[in-house]
Amino acid sequence: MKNLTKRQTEIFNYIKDEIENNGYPPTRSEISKTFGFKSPNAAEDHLKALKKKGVLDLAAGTSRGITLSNQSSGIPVIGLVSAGGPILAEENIEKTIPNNPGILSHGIDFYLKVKGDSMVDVGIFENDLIAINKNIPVKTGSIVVARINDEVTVKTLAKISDSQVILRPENSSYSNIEVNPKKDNLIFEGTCVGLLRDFA
Amino acid sequence: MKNLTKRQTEIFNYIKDEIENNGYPPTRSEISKTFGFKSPNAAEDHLKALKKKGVLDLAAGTSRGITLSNQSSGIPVIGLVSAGGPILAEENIEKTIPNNPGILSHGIDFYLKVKGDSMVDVGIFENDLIAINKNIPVKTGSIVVARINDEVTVKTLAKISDSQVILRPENSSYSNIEVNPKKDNLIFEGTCVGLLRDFA
DNA sequence: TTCATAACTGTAATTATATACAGTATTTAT
DNA sequence: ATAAATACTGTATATAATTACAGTTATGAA
Repeated sequence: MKNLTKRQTEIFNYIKDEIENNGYPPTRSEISKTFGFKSPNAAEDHLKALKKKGVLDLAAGTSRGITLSNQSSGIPVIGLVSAGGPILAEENIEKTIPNNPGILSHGIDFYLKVKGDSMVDVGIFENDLIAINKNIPVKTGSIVVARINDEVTVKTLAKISDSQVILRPENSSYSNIEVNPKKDNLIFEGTCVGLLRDFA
Repeated sequence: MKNLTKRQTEIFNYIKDEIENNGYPPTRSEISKTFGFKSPNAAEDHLKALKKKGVLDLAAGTSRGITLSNQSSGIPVIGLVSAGGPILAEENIEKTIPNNPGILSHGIDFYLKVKGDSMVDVGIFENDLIAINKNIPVKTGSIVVARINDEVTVKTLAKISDSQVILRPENSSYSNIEVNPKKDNLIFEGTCVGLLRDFA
């Protein structure tokens, strides 16, 4: 139940922004004013639709009683990626953790739980969560999440051209990975924009 | 203007918790009900006092229009610690970053910006922000923030007894620091519970 | 074609909420 | 010693806000 219409997405994003910026959710009137509705009931209808689709909850009789549902307020943590489908597919999501705007310079689309020790020399350890942005264009020198023939890996992008991509592990006991994007199926899932480690 | 009374602190923490748990601030009535006030005006008075002391803001005529002020909603980032005074003193606070409940297993009292490379072997690099909890009792094996004769350092606590404390750097080119707490002024400022790195 | 969904206008009523004013008692600074 | 701040009770009211009901128009699916 998550296929929001264009309009519903606009409304939803507005509510999200208001909570983020003001610290509390908007009223029906405020929503209506923002979108030019002449009746608060237009906002009411939208809220009901958004509730029905499961992206938010409404506390009855409560002013500003709008809360974003877990699924929509948190950032997914990707554990092991199953071969095939998209990285953000339901079955890859280990849990979600609250969004924290302002903590990092870039937006975070998901966290990836690090496996292995191939990046220890730049301080990325096993079980660290690396914050990934899907939309920053990858560039040499960046730490990227790449998918090579359905296998997902985190490496430094050392070289990129039409015929050759070099992915460098940051651990002297590993060797560079060289890929020919014309032969192999290479997809960049995103750029690493941050790191989170929990000393439990 | 930050010396809250005991009661004011209770009220303030309740409001903070409500925002965190519900997603929106409480009303005067809800505050009153929680604390057993028989008049919503008791809550109103408290809110005015808290506003006057600068820890929150009130939007006039707005239901649930309570917002925590920057100073009280963020977690301070400590850069260089000036000798002498307390680590959380105003002059040490470089900036504050939004609170992120639920991201780490432990509470965070402040972030410390890491200087030097003495902890690289456990993946703590220069300019990383380490999340510090002041109240967890320090124990061997933990990474701690220690102050030795007014100098602040981050190390692994290797040994602790009445007569000897050993602080171990996690970098083979550094040597252990041995302190006699009876002779030297040794204070543990907190335990490292997490790490945050921003790939700007 | 007909029904459901989407995206609204318009009106109205109940209730939720902020907030002022008038007090009282206690504690804390000056 | 005295004023100011703290921590409330009690009452009252304007207005902020939710939310139901009755419509209209457009669109896409069955």
